[in-house]
Amino acid sequence: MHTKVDHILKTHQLSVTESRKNILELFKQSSGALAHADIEKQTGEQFDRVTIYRTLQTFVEKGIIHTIPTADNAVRYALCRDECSEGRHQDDHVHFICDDCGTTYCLDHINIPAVKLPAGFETKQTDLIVSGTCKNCG
Amino acid sequence: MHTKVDHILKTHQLSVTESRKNILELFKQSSGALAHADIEKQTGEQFDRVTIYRTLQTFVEKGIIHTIPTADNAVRYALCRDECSEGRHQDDHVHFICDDCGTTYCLDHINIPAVKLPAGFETKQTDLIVSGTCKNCG
DNA sequence: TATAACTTTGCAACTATGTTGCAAAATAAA
DNA sequence: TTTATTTTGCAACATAGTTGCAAAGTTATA
Repeated sequence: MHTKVDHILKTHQLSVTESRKNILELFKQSSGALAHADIEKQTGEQFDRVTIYRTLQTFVEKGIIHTIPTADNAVRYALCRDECSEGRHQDDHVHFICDDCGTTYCLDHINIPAVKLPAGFETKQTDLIVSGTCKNCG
Repeated sequence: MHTKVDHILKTHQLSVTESRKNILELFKQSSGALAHADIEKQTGEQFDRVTIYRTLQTFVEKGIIHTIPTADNAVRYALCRDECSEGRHQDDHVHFICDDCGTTYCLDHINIPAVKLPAGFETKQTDLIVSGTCKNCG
């Protein structure tokens, strides 16, 4: 059990701990994106709030998950594709956030066209966020 | 003085008050986007924190400003173009957020291509957020 | 596999961010 | 100018996120 997440943690040079295994497993099982509050709800009293914050930070730094910008002050996180690595995220697909239920969908099949920036600007991450009403709330 | 912002407020059926005039003027004078904290800094002790929150909410509802999703839990706001109206925002241009200084640039000249969503999804707002290093921090 | 070195966790306390109800003040309408 | 309505500021509360540090867990070493 947990061999897969164990492996992911090890390849990213992270100690294998209960909280990291559990939280990573949550992401594996979730279709969309998770906010800190979602993880706190799903893990219950099992882990300290601070541990969850730190685990998420670590995962982002190591390129395991990436953040999804939102307009409702609840940053969401989703698993990175394999191309992501430490310090540089390459998750140029579209995310849909439902204004009603807050669910975040990853629309992998749609790609974001490259954006040409003015001189002096360097791109690290590109996010296309579509918000509105999802199929369950319409 | 203030005749322009007065007019904007009136056309959106809003009472003309000191806080609304001041905050709207701030947006007029700012090239990029503003977060709540920026406004609080620039207006000093002049207005209550709560007033600023409510003013921003009102402006968003009336279609005067729109929110820009971010990954750092500091929602930013920017003036809407004329095409925006109550309840429906149409600001499909690109925003660049600098990871270092946090400055948000509106890249008006680049347009976001339309995104075709699966059946049952209704689009209300589309945001293309590019993050990285800006010309001053590179 | 036992021990040492290192990393992570949980707790406590703190800061920042955002919300709500209500009386007083300001604005708009009559 | 008076009345009706809206907005503001205050207080209190709720949520979100951070930091330092000792205890517990994990990894490396022998």
